[in-house]
Amino acid sequence: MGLLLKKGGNASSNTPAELNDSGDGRRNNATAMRRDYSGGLIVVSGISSLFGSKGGNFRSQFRLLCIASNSFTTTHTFSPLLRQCIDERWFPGIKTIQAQMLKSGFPIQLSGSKLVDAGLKCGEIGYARKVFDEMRERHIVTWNSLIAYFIKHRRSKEAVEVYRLMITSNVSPDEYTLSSVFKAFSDLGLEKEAQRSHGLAVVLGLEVSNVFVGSALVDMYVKFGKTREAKLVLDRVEEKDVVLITALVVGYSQKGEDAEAVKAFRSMLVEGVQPNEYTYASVLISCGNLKDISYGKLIHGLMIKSGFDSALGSQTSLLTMYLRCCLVDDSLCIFKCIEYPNEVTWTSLVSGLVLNGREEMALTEFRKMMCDSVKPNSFTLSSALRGCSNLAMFEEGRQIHGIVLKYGLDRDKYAGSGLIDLYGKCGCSDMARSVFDTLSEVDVISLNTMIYSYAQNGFGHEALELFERMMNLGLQANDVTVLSVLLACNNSGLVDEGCEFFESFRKGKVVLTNDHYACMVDMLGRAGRLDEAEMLINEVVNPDLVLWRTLLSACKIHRNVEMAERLKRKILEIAPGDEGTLILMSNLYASTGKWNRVIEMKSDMRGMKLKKSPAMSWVEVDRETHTFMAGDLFSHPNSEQILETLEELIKKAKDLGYAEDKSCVFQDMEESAKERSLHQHSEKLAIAFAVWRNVGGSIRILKNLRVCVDCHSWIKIVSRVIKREIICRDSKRFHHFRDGSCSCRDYW
DNA sequence: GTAGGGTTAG
Repeated sequence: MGLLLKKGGNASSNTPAELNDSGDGRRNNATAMRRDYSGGLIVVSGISSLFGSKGGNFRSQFRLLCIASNSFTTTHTFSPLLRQCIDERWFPGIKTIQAQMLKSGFPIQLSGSKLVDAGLKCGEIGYARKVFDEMRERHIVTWNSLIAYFIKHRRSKEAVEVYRLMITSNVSPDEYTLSSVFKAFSDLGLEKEAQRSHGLAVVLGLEVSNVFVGSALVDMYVKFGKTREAKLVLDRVEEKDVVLITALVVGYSQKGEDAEAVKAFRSMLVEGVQPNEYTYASVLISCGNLKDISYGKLIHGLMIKSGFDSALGSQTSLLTMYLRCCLVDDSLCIFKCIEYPNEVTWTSLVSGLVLNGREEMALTEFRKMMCDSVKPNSFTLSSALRGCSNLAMFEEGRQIHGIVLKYGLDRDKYAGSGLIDLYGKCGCSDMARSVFDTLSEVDVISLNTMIYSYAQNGFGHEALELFERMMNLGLQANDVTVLSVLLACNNSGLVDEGCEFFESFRKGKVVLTNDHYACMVDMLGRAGRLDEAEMLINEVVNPDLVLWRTLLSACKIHRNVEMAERLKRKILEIAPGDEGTLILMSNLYASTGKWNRVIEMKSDMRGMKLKKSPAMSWVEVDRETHTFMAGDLFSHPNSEQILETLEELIKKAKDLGYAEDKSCVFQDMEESAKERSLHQHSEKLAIAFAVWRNVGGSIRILKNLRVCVDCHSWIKIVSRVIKREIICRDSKRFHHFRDGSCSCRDYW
């Protein structure tokens, strides 16, 4: 095309600067123009023949036309040119035409609609808006196009502004306007204004007659959380289609009304509307939530039959469904069949595996994803982090923290909460706090996570301070907040404060569950206020096993055999042969020296084929997790070194005043055997291993049961012997052992 | 000429 211009010689001085665009015309030539349009064609073909060009692309023709700009005399001349420029998304050409129009004295209104359309299609919103504002009168399509552009680009505020301008300009919205503007209302939470516009849709009869308007309304009410309203709208729409019904299925599914989602899906089949991949994607999630694997499989079948099983979105939902139904193997089968999993698919896999307690596998898959160069998002990272925090994999978690930083997601609330959770569950409240302090947005969830981290680590005052901040920010506490606050009081021995909070929570908006009561029962029980704790349970409408068992374990702590036996009868009525209860009773009898009763309990348990789950501890060394079981002295390849180190540690501890606490042995045996059994507790083995391997920094132990009194006092002294912090996460809370004392202040 | 629905999370 440059050649042609050169041929034109001095004519290039007539060419506006914009024409120096080097973009290629994608299609079209003079012939096509001749066929399509009538106005400019004479001029174009005239010039073509003048230069003897055989076709050539549109842009070169256009340049020639501009050279002969005196031919721009009527709107007919440039109208087809403009259309061509729009088709080609060629913005410089559009601006040239506008300039020519102005030069020829045409008012902009004449082609305003087209120019706005052109600006929007070329993504030149500033230009489009300027032309729009200069127009005295606008066609409804122009209004709609501008609104639609803003919606499409998630600029809801501007969309609503234009819509309001439309109303104040006395232009009546039509089905196109309404079907897009509702999305902006839900996005901005403008419920009142949305209702007014809904009213307008009703008056115009569009709610019933136009399925686009109906779907937009359904979607909007769903996003406002008003599924009931959404359903009412749907019922009124005359001709229901797949999008309309899917919008409702999605709505129910996202609001956790899973049974309703499945019901809406069924109604779709009954009405003979064919579901598509969007529908399947949502209804499968609800099946997963309901753990309704039979209906899930039925839908899987339907998908295969209708060929929608190959779309990535629906495959991801299938994967999620199988994982939520705990069918790990089936889900792995699905995953294997997916050719190009995207980050959502991978995230679904990682989070689902964590959900099923398959953390190791989850992290392996996460690493595979990284090897495949699929970029993780904040969802992926928070799932992987949860895997680490479940197993207290500190080093692994720190590696993922590195990835979080690499992708600049450290200020993101999802990834951030994952990190807070990780550090909290690894006993590093200060690291959790520094992550929390860098978050760009503090919300209820990140606050809850931080409060919970403090709570489980026994930093009650810090937790309560944050709770106060939450209140000052005007954020609404939820059930997790309440639990975290109560736990904070519980783990820090702040019993009076805990009771006060509980009273105020009772009057608050959050519906208290058995978990909240269990926390209070534990708090009162451990403080020895057993009667108060029992009274509290009696206030609960449906007291469950956990509540009674919590009180029973308080009886064990305070060796209240009489109350314990009464509770035991009560519990065994609700749950005959409850394992936890029998173990607690057996331990209580043991600690009070009632060995005959212990033997009775043990034979009861044997009769019911119940076995105590073994005490286990884990410790991570060089990113490898080592498992230790109480009494198992030989499985570990380094048993010899471990026992040697352990012996040394026990000796040094004894020098500093450690003595075995034999009340922790729940078996009737010789005194020396009791001592031996204490020495073989899993946390002692794990610590000895970590000491032998000379772990740098703090030693972190994870334990499946509660730390016993003997181990607790031993670890305290060992922390002084080795001059190292030992952090132990047991089944209930954290213990930070440092220089001879523990963060729990011996209250746990 | 302009319009409506999804899958991963603490």
